[in-house]
This record gives sequence, structure tokens and C-alpha cells, in this order.
Amino acid sequence: MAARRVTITDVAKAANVHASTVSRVLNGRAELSLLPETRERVIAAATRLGYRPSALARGLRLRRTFTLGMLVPDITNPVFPSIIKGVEGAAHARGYHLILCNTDDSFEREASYLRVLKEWRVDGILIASSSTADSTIAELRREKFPFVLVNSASRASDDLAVVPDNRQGVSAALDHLIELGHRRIGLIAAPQTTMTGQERLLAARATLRRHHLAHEDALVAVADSFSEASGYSAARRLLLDAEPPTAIFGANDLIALGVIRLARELGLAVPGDLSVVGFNDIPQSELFDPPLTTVHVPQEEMGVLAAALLIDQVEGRHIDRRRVVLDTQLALRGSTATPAAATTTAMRTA
Amino acid sequence: MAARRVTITDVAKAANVHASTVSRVLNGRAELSLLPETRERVIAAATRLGYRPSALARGLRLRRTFTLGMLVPDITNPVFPSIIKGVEGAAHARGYHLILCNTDDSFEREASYLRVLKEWRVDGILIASSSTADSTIAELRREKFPFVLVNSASRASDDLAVVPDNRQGVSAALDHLIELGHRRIGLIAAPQTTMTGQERLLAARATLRRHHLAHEDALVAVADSFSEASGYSAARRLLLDAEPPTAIFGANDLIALGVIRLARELGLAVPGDLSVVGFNDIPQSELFDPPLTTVHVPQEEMGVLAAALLIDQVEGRHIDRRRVVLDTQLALRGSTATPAAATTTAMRTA
DNA sequence: TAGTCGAAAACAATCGATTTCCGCGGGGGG
DNA sequence: CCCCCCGCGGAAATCGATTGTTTTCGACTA
Repeated sequence: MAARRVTITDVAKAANVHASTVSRVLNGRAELSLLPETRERVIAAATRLGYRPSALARGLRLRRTFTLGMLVPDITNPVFPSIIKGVEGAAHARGYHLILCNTDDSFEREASYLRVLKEWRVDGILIASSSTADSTIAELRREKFPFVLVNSASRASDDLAVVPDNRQGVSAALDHLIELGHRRIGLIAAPQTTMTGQERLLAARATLRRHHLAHEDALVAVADSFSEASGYSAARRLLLDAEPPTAIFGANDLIALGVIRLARELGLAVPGDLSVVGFNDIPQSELFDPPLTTVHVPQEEMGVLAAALLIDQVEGRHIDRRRVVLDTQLALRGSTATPAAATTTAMRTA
Repeated sequence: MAARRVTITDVAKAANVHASTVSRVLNGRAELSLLPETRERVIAAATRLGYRPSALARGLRLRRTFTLGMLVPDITNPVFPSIIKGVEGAAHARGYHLILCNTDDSFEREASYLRVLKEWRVDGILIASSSTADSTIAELRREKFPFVLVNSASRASDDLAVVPDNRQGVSAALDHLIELGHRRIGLIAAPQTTMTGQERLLAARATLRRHHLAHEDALVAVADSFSEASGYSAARRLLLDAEPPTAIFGANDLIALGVIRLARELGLAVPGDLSVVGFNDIPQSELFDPPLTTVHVPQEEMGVLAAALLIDQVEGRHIDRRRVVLDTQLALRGSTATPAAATTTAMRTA
């Protein structure tokens, strides 16, 4: 198959020196006393032969790979590409690259990938996979393996993490609905096996309580996953009820889009008959029908910060904030309106 | 730092055998005459110590890593996550994993990542990066390095590739517009430095010619990239013209969305004043305002097939079709209508 | 009883780098 | 004149696995 790669020994032979000398020339620290002439000869030989050191051999010897692993629950959820882009950019800028693993929301694959990443001796791991089993993280923690949580935190507050301010975001979203005059507000929570799911639901309930609004069970549905399909079927449980809500808060944008899809199928106008708010502000949010009102999260920045945090840890730099919480901001768009508008707008859809 | 990993020697010591014996027990082929008792002892020791072989060491020795590399031009373009998901799933099922690299449409990063992937001795490379410099591919070809092109082909027809049928797709899209009665059809092409860009523009021109329609230069704009922003600014050049088109075909969905965004800003109703068609059928296409009429491409399947093709090549299996061309299908949705509707619908928007 | 055979497991080379430890030769100081 | 030190670069160990070759040892046969 592929032509034999050129090794350090080949270069050494070509330059008439020992392999160790080649190594010294190519990555010796500041002037290890090498004859400039030798240095040049080696470099010439290396470039002439197109020498590229084997990352495998180097990693084995150095016990470092300059590689980060990243676990993502579902790459087709548009939040993640943005985060990944941030991570990737920051990592690249600091000389690291990324092995990306899509766990498909499966515990099993998550565990399997985690093993693989360790077998590859990645220098650190980024976990965006919100369903991460606590035992998995606990193991990393126990082994003192460098890792950073992105987008979703863990229970243990001294794990390194970069997360959006869920409480603030959720609260802003619900305040907005309430201010518009909504009283029957439905909540579609994300799976309660995830921290994100728990936090957002908790924050939502707290906000409703603060406004002295009932939050009956009939107004809360828990989606099976962070996907549009799950949002759709969870929404069924709220909207087919005898007394449906006039507004729904979805734990993320895909869930909110699922709600909108169902609403459309049921002939409900959004926002006329039903206001919908999401969370994340995924790309193209303002091009949806209607443009999605949602909680903006600085996704790419989150990725950048997470990568920086991880690399700092890997390189043994001092870390002053173990948990970075990013401000969110409500993006007001077209999917929310006063409940009163219901009748007039319904006409158009009918 | 992390506790020292347990190595094969540790297991050997614990089981009171030689390291080579451990290796044979753990991955020796069918019965190399090992005492069952020894076998059990080794396995017990390995599991007790939680032994995980070092992929680095094994890769070095085996000259195989069971790892594939993948180059993607822009992970935030929603086509790619779907493709990646397919690739990842298929690879995982066959015991491979994926190093994903986002080239950000930069030649330089592409070349840099390609080097990195080779340094890591990935077994093969998937290239979805449509702007791939021919020289880059030529090098892979010369070195007989296994690679497969996904989503965009190369000029050399015997490179392995899995691509959508651009000609068929484009033709269907334009046939549809023409059938609706459009005569002034604008084309927003993708960068002509990419094969995809060239093919789709060529196919579009051929289709217009087949219908005996003029395709003046004023009706063709070339976007700088496959992004919404580029689509937006390219659209300016067509829509601010004295005699703007009544329909626009965008070389991909993001470009089409850029057109729609501009149209909206200009107060043009879509599809009333302007019909828009895209290409790819990215997720959530039917939730846009208006739901996007676009050429459906089986994205995940493309990824699955590409991974299978690459692995077949890597494993030396026989390959019967070097280029797999997948059928596309026009997804008729709300962004296209007869040009006549222009006046009536314009009212609503105004 | 000596010799042969074969199963079981140890030995050692190898993959391709990095790095510690030395050796060699020459210059300077005592 | 001898010794020490320093600059340069070679030798060899090491990282953690895999695998071809030997060794060991017990059993069986002549």
C-alpha cells in the first residue's frame, strides 16, 4: 500500500548524522550547541525527504499527544457545531487538535468513546454530552484525568465547566411571557437525567413561583431528548389537553421547533394562538416561521473558553475560575406575542 | 497528574507470565495453544487491573490505527453534521473511529490538517472539503494514501467518491421553476474554485439552455462561499438590478436562505415576488419562513456509504464502484410559486 | 534409558521517536 | 607538560505494544 514513510533514521542517514542529532536539530530547545553547519545539513535533508515525525512514536515516548478529545451527544443538534467550531479554533491556535466523538445520546457509546480517548492518550477531554453518567465523570475525576464540561455542568461544583447561565436565561424567557400577559404557561423540559434538563426545569418552576403562578403537572411535559421529534411528542401531551397553555417554553430550540411543528399541524397560529420560546439561539433561528424567540447563548465563545480552560489545565497553568458561567440574553423575535392577539391572527392561518 | 496507566507488563507481572503471553491471550487468533488456566489467569489480572492497551504503542507496532480522518470545510453548515453522523455511525460499527477536522474553508488549514492526519497514521481520509486544492489530492493519490471524497468529487474520475447527482438535482430544481412559469431565473453559484460550485453552475446553464432560456451574466452571481452571508451579498447583485429575476436558484441551502433574508429586508415576498430554491435539504428546511423548496440529498446515507467505501479500500476489499452517485429528489415546499402570484401576495407583506 | 516430539511460554526484535549519559578532541590554565 | 572542561554528537535506554524464534519441560517411543 502506501509508500513507506520516511523516518528519522532516513533523515539521519541522508544527513550523515545520528538519529538523535536529527531529533535535537528539529526540536531541541534553544541552542543545544550544534554546529550551524550540521543543523543546516539536517534541515536540508529533512525537507528534501519531506520528513514528518510519527505522532504515534512521539506520543508514545513523550506521553503527550497534543490532542484533545470531545464528546458530543448529538452533532445534528445545531448548538454543537457552533461550540465545536469554537473549541476547534482555540485548540488549533494553541497547537492542539481534536478528536470528535458523537455519542448519540447513548451511555454505552459514551463510555466506549471515553475508553478510546484514553487509549489514545489524549491530553484532555471536553464533555458536551449532557447525559453523561455521573459514574463516568467520577472515574475521570478519580484518575485526575484533565477534563472540562461544556454547555452542561455536573453536580460536583469543582469540576471545570463552561456553561450558560441557565437560571438567568430561563427566568428572562418566562418573565417575557408573563409580561406579555400569559398565565397558562406550558413547560417542555429536557430529560431529567441531564443536569441541563434539571436546571432549566428547576429555574422555570422557580420563576413561575416567583410570579405566583400555578405550575400544575398538566402544564409540564418532559421530552425524551433534546430533539425536535421529542419536542413534538411532548407538546402533544400539553396541547391536546382540555385547557391547553397559551405559551410554551421549550428547554432548547429543537424542542421549541417541535412544538411549532405540532402547533402548525393542529392549525394553531404561532404566536397568535400559542407563543413559543426556546433556548440556545441556534443559527438561522430568525429565519424560522415564525422567527424564534429564544435565549441567546454565546455558543462559539463557550467552546473557545472551554478549550482554553482545558489546555490551561493540561499545561499546568493556574486556573482561577473553575466554573465559567456565561451571560445569556433573550432574543426577542416573532414566536411570542400577547395571548390576546390569538383570535385575530388565527384567521390568517385558518 | 494522572496516575500511571497500567501497561501490558503490569498485567504480565500480576499474572506471572511474560508480556507476550498477555498479548497472545488478549488478541491471539484462534487457539495458539495456551493453557486455559493461563488464559484465565491473564484475563483475570487484566480485568482486575483495568488494563487498556495503549493505542499509540499498538498503532506504532501494527502500522494501523483503526482511525479515519475527516476534513470538513465548515461544520456549522448543517449539511455536514448529517454527513458526519453517517460516517461516524458506519465507522463505529466497523470498529473505526473518527478524527474530525474543520478546515474553515482555508487551504492552509486543510493542508495542515492533512499533514497532521498522516502523522497520526490514520488508516484513511474522508474529504468533504469541497475547496480541496487539487495539489493536495494529487499528493494523496501519488502516495496511494486511501481516501474518499464525500459530497464533492474531484476532476480525476477514478478517485473514490460518494456524491449527489448534481446534474439531476439542479435540473429538477430549474425544471420546476420553469414549469411554474418563471423565465427570468437568477443563479447564485457557489465558488468556482470548488467542483461542486462548477458542476452545479454548469448543470444550471445546461438546463436553461435546454429550455431555450437566455442566461445573461446579469442573472448569475457567484457567492464567495457556501454560507448564508455570501448568499445574501451575492443576492444583492441580482435583486438590486434594474430587471431582477422572478426566481433564484441557490447553489446550496444556506445561500438560498441568504437570498430569502435579503428578500425579506427588501420587502419582497417569498415566494410571491421571488421564488427561491436551494440544494441539500438541510434539517429543519420545512420550518423556515417560507418552508424551503430544495433538492433533497440523502446526507446521512452519503456519509455511511463513504465510510464503507473507505474502509473497504483500507481493508483491501474489492471495490466495484469507484464513484457512487446518489439520486436526489426535489422537495417541493413553500418557497416557490408561479410568478403571477407576485402582485397578490405582495400585498400581505407590504 | 536415551532420544524425539510437541505444547506452552519466555525471549528478543521491532515500530519511530526522545533524551540521558558518554566519549572524543581541542583549548586553556596551572 | 598535564589535566580539566567544554562543545559536539554518537550510543543506548525507553515509551508499550506485537510477533517470529527459542527455550523449556514433560510425555512418549524405541
